[in-house]
Amino acid sequence: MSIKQGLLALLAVEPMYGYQLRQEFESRTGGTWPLNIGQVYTTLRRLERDGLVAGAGADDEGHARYELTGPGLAAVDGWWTTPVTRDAPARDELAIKLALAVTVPGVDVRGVVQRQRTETVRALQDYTRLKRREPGGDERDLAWTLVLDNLVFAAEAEVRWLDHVEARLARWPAASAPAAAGATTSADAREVAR
Amino acid sequence: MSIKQGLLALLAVEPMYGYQLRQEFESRTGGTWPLNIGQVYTTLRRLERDGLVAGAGADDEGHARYELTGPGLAAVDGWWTTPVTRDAPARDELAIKLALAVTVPGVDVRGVVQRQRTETVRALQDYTRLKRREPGGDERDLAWTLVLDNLVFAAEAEVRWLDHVEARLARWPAASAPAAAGATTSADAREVAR
DNA sequence: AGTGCCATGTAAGGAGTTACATGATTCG
DNA sequence: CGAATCATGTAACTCCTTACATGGCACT
Repeated sequence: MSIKQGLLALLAVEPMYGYQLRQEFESRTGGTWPLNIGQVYTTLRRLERDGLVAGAGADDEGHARYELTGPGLAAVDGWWTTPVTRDAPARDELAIKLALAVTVPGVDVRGVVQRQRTETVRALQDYTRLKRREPGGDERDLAWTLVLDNLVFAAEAEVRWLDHVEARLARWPAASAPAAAGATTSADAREVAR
Repeated sequence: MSIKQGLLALLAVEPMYGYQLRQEFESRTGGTWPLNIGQVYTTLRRLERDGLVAGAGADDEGHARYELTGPGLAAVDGWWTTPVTRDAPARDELAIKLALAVTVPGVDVRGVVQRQRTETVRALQDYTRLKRREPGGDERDLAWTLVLDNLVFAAEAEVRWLDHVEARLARWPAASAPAAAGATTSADAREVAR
């Protein structure tokens, strides 16, 4: 979904060809989300089929450019004016994992939380290390900085949540039992479940 | 990916049939991520093909149950002991959208940020309203509370980031110009880009 | 001459969605 | 009797990924 909208937004600047679209997308997002070139072409074809985009002949070097149609332009404007809605929250593997870990008997939830915390803190350190690279002054550097900040904010929130989960588990009455049984594997879990 | 792992984790408790797997998954995650029943069956078939799961005959009511195989059990244990890695960050539509908004000329970035902030705060209020429903004392309620907390933490981080973006834009030299031109549509953007 | 980037694709498959078909059972 | 839920699927489609094929062009 976001790719489709992203390509449309780029085509609103000027007509472009497939390879160029990938370059522009990656450049403007700091290479954070590498974009598969095959997908660019298939997405363009779908957009063309749906009437949001049309072939605009070849440029000087013979590249097959695409341009926005009227409806395509309207779609871009609609994207800018409509907020991203989280009504059906994206499936977050970590949240699902912990919800299941808590409800499946015999899982070492504390261990899961602690290992995850270590990993997330490590990712956070990578991000802050990247942020030390002092940016230049153009829009692309601003965009890349903002994307990085977004990742930092999200990772910080994840760490805070993990700490919150751990505090919550500490106050949980049933949580004291499983460690005594040494049940850390699913094989043990099935025993415990009986 | 998370669905596959989720089904395996549930089957580690005891053998189940398709419909039951969906019920258990949704119950344990508080219905936050509705699970399509068709996908359950196709996923089960893939898991069976890959040797992680095997048919376990019918139960008393004739339901076709599945059980974990040895490799399937190992996969579940591996899931619990390996943290979720964010090395290739998930494509976040909002982050992509703002990165492009900043680099595409003529977009009313401030407006995008403000409308998004309003929407995210609204979602946050929905969550806190849901949290008032005092939970019971079993693991399912704990899990559902934790999932909800996760959404709250993520939404709060999003709001903080949006404020951060706005502050950043205020200090941005080139940001003062576009409002004067009244360029809020992509049609205008293409004019400005020339 | 070979390596690497530019450029345009196709193929195969995983993951997920919506929609439909079919039959049993249960509840008002 | 009709509607809802239980239960097992299939079909069609989007989105996305990895991998492969093909050809030009530039650089060493």
